[in-house]
Amino acid sequence: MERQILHVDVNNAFLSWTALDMLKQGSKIDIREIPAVIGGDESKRSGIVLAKSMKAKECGVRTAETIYQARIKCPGLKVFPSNFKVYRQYSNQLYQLLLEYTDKIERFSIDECFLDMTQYLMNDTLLHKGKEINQRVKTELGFTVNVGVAHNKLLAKMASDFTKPDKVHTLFENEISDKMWTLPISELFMLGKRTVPKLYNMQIRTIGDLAKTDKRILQNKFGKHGIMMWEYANGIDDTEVKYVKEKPKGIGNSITLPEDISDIKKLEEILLALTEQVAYRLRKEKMMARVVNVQLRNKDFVDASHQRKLIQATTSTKEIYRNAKELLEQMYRKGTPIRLIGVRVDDLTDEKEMQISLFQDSNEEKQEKLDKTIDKLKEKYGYNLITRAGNMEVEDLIQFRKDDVK
DNA sequence: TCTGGGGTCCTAGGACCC
DNA sequence: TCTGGGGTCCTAGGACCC
Repeated sequence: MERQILHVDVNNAFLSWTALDMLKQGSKIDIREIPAVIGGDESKRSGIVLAKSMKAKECGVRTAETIYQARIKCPGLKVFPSNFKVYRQYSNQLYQLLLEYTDKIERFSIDECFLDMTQYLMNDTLLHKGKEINQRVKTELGFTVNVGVAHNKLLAKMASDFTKPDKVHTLFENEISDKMWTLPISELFMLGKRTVPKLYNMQIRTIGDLAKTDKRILQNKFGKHGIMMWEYANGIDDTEVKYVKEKPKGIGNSITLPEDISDIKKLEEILLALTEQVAYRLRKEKMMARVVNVQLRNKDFVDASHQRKLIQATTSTKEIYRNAKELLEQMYRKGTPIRLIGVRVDDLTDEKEMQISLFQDSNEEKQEKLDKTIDKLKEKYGYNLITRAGNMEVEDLIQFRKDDVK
């Protein structure tokens, strides 16, 4: 049966939501009306654009470019910090409103949802529901969304991306050639900056060019990705709206350091603080990890990572850190200036499926109890009060997600 | 010039086994 | 001297998304 799908995408989400929050706090200006961006902190070397106002967009400011570049394009640009606690609240408000239409909602990111609306069988009805959502979000929540209306997720997502803001677009199969094939390939979902130049070299410029290219040629050159891009260009996508929340497959925490660090002892301290955060989130998800991974980025922006599979899955901060520390020592070349360091755990399994190992001695059990006790204290008294790093300098450095702590 | 942080999925090569 | 092929697991790195 033909499915009926909506994609709801918040326009300039972080900027709109910060604007609303500022107005709520009594601000006299609406930053949606001026050239403004939400960006990182340049003094901490994380100065990139996360979201932009329409006025900033008109200057040519683009998401993910440096604030430095944005200022050159747009003199007088105002820069505001992000606030994920606020964003989560607005995201939840949107989700609650959408739940009035269907419970088959996939939260694709903090500002995007797919809705399976297959109960509304007529295209006209589906379009009407899309328009209603667009209007209601604006009047009831105070920000605008684009809504894409189609018969699968890919086409709905492409549709919501057409013209912005505050628009509802359809992209039904009979509209693909007019509305999608005329667009440059860079507009196609999952075609990024590495693939686009390769397609250009093959004289493939528009999504239509790609759709009409022999699938086997693409498969030979790009493998699975080639099949996928051909299918997307032809509007083919049979993936389901994943409305049941999926467990994470990995959990990571990384930081760009305010200054390059070449002292391994210092790197280890930071690694411990990062690991505590990762292990805490792992336990909160009630999961165990079997793979520990350490990532480094040097001053020249060259990334390297080392990982290790553990004999047995763990939730223990101490165990994860012991492995992370060894991985760091194994990969770090003395004297190399490090710009970014990160730790992540992968190959996660549910805690309840944990097997009681014959080798699990009472020492490990004690460690687990200690971790859980510390987690509870953190939740009660705040994250920063208790960490094993015990080093205020390092704690200042790292952005703990205090808002995750209830 | 200065380039975040959180993810997912895929590929390729080496080790190892049958 | 010349030396299979297929499968799985592990690791490092890359591409892409928001």
